[in-house]
Amino acid sequence: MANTHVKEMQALKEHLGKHQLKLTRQRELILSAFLRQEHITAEAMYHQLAKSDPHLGLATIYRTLNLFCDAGLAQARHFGSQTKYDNVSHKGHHDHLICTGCEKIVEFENEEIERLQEEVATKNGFTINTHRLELYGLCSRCRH
Amino acid sequence: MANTHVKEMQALKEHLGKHQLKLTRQRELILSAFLRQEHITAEAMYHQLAKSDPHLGLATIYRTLNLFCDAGLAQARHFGSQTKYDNVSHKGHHDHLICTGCEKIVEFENEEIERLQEEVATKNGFTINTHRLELYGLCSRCRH
DNA sequence: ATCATTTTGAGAGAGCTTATCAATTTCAAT
DNA sequence: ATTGAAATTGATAAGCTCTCTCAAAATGAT
Repeated sequence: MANTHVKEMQALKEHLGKHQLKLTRQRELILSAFLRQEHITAEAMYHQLAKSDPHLGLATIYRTLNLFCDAGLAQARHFGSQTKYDNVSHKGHHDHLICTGCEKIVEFENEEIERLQEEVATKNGFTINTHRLELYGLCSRCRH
Repeated sequence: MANTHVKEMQALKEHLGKHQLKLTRQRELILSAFLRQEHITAEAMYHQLAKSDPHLGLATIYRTLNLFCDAGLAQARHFGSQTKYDNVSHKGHHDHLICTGCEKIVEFENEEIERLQEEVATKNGFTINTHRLELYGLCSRCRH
């Protein structure tokens, strides 16, 4: 953990405090590992963390990642049949370009698109809370 | 079926021909019902079609809707844990505004957004095949 | 240190979708 | 029209991802 993810740790503690939840060894461990990722599945974290803690349960990973979502540190995203958890704490919102050839994921942000989305929403009487934009195609390497 | 969905029927037959697949009573029935929907789940079609054909299997619905996706008549979209199949044949591509209050779905199109998406993709060396844009929020009725 | 409360781990269970396979249907070739 | 190889169907089992259950363990306010 060291002193790298202090801010996120602080945000987590704040959330825990507000909801009568406790800070556990597992939650610290999972947070620390999660913050090193861009987006990851619970299953992937399970295998990854099995090295440092072979007895960490899969259910705990799921519970904890969902907790991070509640705390605003993570954001769940459904990709096909799986859920990926995005690290959203220090990077802010971003959308995805997904290569259907090699599964590579590129993140991007575009203010103009965001603005137009607001416009569409307003025109239809909606107030947007979140959105999701995914572009599927082939990256330069897979296109030939 | 009558003469309403002739074009889609034609498109389906073309796909079947190209892939050594056969036209069955079930496929005709499911296509006809599907084209009357905007977006629907396999489960919902199953119950809806049980009236006209009580022995139609759920697996057949899934298989057939996936077939429609291959044929370009439908498009699958994952909403939480469920998959909804969109009728995309005669309406062209469209995106969605989704009310998290009442589950209402409003379709929209925005050329400018599409254009910007292409721009982002090109900038990253991608060629887009499809995309998906979903805006989540509250509709005017649910907001108060 | 105590103890009420929360959390964990392991496995059972739930929800959605796909695989299996014998019986049936389709359709191209007689 | 009949035949027969190949595809499709229906019923159900199986698979996958995720959540629930609950006894045992850990947390943290006192």
